[in-house]
Amino acid sequence: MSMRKGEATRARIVAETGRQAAIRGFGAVSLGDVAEAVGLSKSGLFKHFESKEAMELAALDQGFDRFLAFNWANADELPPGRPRLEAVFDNWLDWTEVENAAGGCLINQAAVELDDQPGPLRDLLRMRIQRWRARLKAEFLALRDPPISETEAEQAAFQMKSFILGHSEQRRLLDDERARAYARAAFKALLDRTQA
Amino acid sequence: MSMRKGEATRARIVAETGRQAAIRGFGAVSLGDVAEAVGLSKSGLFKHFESKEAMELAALDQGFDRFLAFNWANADELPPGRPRLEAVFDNWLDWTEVENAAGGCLINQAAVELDDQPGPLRDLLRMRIQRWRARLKAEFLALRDPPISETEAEQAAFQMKSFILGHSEQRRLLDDERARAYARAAFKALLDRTQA
DNA sequence: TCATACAGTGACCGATCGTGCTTTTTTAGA
DNA sequence: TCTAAAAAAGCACGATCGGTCACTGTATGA
Repeated sequence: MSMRKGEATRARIVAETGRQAAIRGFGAVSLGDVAEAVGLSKSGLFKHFESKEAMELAALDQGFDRFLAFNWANADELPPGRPRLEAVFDNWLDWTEVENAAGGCLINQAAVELDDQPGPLRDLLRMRIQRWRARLKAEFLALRDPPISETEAEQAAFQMKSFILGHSEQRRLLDDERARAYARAAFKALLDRTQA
Repeated sequence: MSMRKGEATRARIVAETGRQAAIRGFGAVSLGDVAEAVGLSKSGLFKHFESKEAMELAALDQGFDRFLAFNWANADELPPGRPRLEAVFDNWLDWTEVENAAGGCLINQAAVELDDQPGPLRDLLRMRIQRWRARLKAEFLALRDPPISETEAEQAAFQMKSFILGHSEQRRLLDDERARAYARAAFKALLDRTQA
């Protein structure tokens, strides 16, 4: 049997869990609310996940998949280095402003909430963020030939991520529409300085 | 009567609430846990706060007071502009790394958690962050004579805050000890560019 | 078509949630 | 020291928490 129905339901549960976690935080997601939102009974959820934690784990994992797909979407077709970095940065800003209009970026929410809560959720998050960071670092290394140093590339990736975080707060909490302009200006200056 | 005992207990409750909110998030703080941690019964808490929300409000407010006292501590004695900004930035990094070793910065946690949850908590947070931001902006304006433009100052304050956020993630979630070096280097470059 | 594996329900568990109400213990001013 | 007020405990409430279990309908592969 290829359990088509079950997989579809499971996907809806995962998506809804991610949605709620992005808004209220993982620690404040309740099985009852998720069940009601997807039109199931609480006990129905347990046919798809053995525990709440397994459900959250799937939500975070799938959230990261969506994040990568969204941000890297057109990047492969672009030449490495600056064009790719600019595309990814813009996608990343969109990801905060549009795609996640309700709740903000699940990953950022998780990063702040879980940074001091050991467990599988935190482990998964760290691993995936580190992989993503390595990808950015590699892209910065492609900025110059001969390439810049490892440290310089990490420094640049650090700043890139910082501007994304700053943009998120400026846009979502402070409701400042200039957030995007600030972030883009800061990133452009970073690229100019790094590429030289 | 000057209710000395009551005030002391209230202060302990507020501090403990802030501590737990920084770790688990405001939405996941429970009265039972707070009560047990300060050595009271649940109902004892209600002699000091009319509701859980009032308690959280007090915790956030006091958390911000502590944040300001810590970060601005020695800044008043320093000349305006660069010396002050550098002191504040270093204090801010310390605030993340040392003072809040367990739980991280309460304000940052609140900023990410509450950015899409309307209510008095979010209102308080926004107001206080905006005031703090205005203070930073004024300090950047003092960097040059004649001063830089309003927009440039806001842009600089945005980047300063961004590096703080980046440092927090790099240090607390990714456990990278180079976080401080990255943040300081980025901030120094920002000051050099802005001051010129 | 038919058996069966799977999706989903509803009742229920013990624990804990936030919050009242009443009573007891502490505290501090006179 | 005595007393009035403040501080805290005790208890109970309805709701909800994550989770189990026995059961039923249904979709699917043979």
